Amino acid sequence: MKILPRKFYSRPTLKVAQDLLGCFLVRKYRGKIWRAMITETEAYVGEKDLACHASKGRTPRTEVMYGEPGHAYVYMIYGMYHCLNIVTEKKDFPAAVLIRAVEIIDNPPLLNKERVGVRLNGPGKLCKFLKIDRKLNKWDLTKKDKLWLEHRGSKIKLDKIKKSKRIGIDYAQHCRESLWRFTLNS
DNA sequence: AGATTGATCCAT
DNA sequence: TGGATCAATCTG
Repeated sequence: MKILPRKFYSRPTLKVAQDLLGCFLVRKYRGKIWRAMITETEAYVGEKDLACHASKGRTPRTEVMYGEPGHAYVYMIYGMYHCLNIVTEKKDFPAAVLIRAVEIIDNPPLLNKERVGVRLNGPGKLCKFLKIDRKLNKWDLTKKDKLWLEHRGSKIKLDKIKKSKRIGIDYAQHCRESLWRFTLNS
């Protein structure tokens, strides 16, 4: 399976968010490898997007979004959950794709058979399951170590992508209306 | 609808 | 330094 190169991420975030659907998120943890298919994403695009953390400018927390694409932005939310984001666009343009849901697609050593095919819906849940926390913040996803992404096996049809409003951003005024949440229908 | 939980940010 | 806020999840 081919690893996604930096130039994949160095593109408009709305495109990357949709192209990530069906791709594989691979986690290597303590010598074991877990692989999951991405089924839901959300795009957060630039300082003008009031839902994007970078709308408040460059801070130590948002710094990674201003950096090179293809890195992980992992932050803690509500004191108990982590969310995994993929940095996109060119350097100095802050944007990222939030991974909202994945589906366990193979049978890695640590997983029971029952868990194959299970859909991990919710960014906090999938991070907990895949042992993703802030130690992986700023991680380079183009190296085949700890956490990386791979091309999807086959093409997906555009009509399988459902667009809807993003979740949990009621404060974002007009940006609430953007249909920047992408779900892969089975 | 409420409780949980702590990092982050901005105003003092 | 203090307090409001928060891209969530579970329970009932």
